[in-house]
Amino acid sequence: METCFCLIGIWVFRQNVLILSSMKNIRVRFAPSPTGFLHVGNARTALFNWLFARQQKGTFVLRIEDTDIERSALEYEEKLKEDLLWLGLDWDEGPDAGGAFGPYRQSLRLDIYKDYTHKLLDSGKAYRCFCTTEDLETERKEAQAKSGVAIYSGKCANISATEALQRIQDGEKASVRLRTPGRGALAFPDLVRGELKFDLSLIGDPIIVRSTGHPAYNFAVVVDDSLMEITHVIRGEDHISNTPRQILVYQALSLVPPHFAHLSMVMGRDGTRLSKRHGATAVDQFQKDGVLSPALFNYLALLGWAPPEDQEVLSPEEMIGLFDLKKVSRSAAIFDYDKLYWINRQHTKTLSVRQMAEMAFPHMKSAELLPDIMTEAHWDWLEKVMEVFIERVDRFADFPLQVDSLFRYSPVEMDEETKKEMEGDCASRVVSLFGQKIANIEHFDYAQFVTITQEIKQDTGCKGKDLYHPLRIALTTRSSGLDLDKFIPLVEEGARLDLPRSLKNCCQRIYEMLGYLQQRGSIQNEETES
RNA sequence: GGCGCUAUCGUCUAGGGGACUAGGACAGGUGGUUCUCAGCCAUCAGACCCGGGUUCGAAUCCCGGUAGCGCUGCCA
Repeated sequence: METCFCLIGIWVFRQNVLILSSMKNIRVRFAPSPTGFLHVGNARTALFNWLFARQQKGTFVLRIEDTDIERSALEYEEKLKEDLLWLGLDWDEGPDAGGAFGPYRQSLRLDIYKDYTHKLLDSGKAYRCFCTTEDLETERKEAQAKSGVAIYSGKCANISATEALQRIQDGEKASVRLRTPGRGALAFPDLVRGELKFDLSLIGDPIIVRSTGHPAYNFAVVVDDSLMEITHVIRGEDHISNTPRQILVYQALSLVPPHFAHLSMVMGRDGTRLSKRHGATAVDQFQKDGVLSPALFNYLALLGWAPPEDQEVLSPEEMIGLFDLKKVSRSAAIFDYDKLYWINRQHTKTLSVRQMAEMAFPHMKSAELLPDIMTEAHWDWLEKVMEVFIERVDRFADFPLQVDSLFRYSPVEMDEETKKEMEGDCASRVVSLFGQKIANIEHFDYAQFVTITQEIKQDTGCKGKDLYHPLRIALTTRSSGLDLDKFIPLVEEGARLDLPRSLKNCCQRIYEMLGYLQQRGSIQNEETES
């Protein structure tokens, strides 16, 4: 009866704490380990945390989990923060933002973990383990072969505290393990998956402090999340199996666990974990490729979450309003570059031409299509280039390749099929007539192109495809490409500009083509004389 | 191997016992935009993993199977 009452007491207490915590400010965190560039999978986790925090008017905490000194590096941390900021994810508390719950870098919290370790050791809820890595390795193999499960035998669980202390004084290395029940079940609610249940007989005593004195992940997160008053832990599905272990730590420390929400993984096209061989995976790579940050944000949010209305192209602000953690999908999502690029094009369309030009400029410059120092005339021309080519690119890094079609002009290099098209009856007449007429014009433009083509139509009787196609090829050396009303002004204006790579104007092009055709014998000599 | 998670068009997803003849978006096909390509518009095609059960009724709930993924570290 007494225990029963006591349990109810605890239950009531816990309920109160829960109610309290739900009324309190929502606090979430993104806790990356600085071991490499920000991966889109992690970025998505950060983004869902951020969306939730912003929507709930809560606090978004950035915590650096650098307890693995072997693999962590400060430069990665800087890069991580840069990438997060670029994506539009700002944090309210963090390593350099400060906050009342710092420090926010685990390597600076070692004393805190030490305190909690001693609490557990003193209360007997944790014990020292003297097994070596090799011992454990063989033990694990044996256990697995025998029963199929590899859990720690508990060999050191019964070493007395005094004996343990003595052995440490004698210079032996020891890790610290949490004493777990070893039987029963543990269940917890997951905000996206419902109740998750685990068999505790399958969970051995986990190491919470390494023999180096550094805390292990499952211990450090609990201490930090608890001290930082994190209310909702939103993280990847790969942490589901860790959660019962962590809850056991909360219980040992008499702390109330936060709410958990486990997000699905991001996969590559072949269903394996998204990696470099699937394409770009680092946030920073998308930035370099000229993907707009709101577009990547938009796409990442759509990966596992669908807005209530049909509209999919959304700004971060719109998403804050619509986001719902409970509507997040439970199944793994494949990263679809095509859809990302489509979304990117939609976002790009909302930019002004000047903004587009500024985005494209670095790519154009490094492809040596534009000078380092731009005059206003250069910018004007670039803006026109943007207007014409923006529909044809997925991202800004694609511009040089597209715009290259303006610069490249070499009749000899035309493919065979195109060359053949120039041998038609209409083709040779149309092009040589065009050559004669353009020679008399000082500043060629599209209006004159229209006049000339009308005249040629009268003179030759060639029309439609027979008229325009040869001219297109004569002007571009290609059988497909921009509308000529866009192509001609671009080329004429570009030809007057001082560019690292010169651009031939229409007249030059026609004469070069005529010369080539003569050489090939497709055209009579006298027709071109004028 | 053990444990866990997941399963709707090729992909992201809507749906949560009857409104489903399963909706949208990307990608794909076809047509239009009277030079082409791109774009745009129109249009077409395309899915409830399999097997049991519960129910008058199952994509939806339950069980089993299968597959994929995750965990199984003194990584996080």
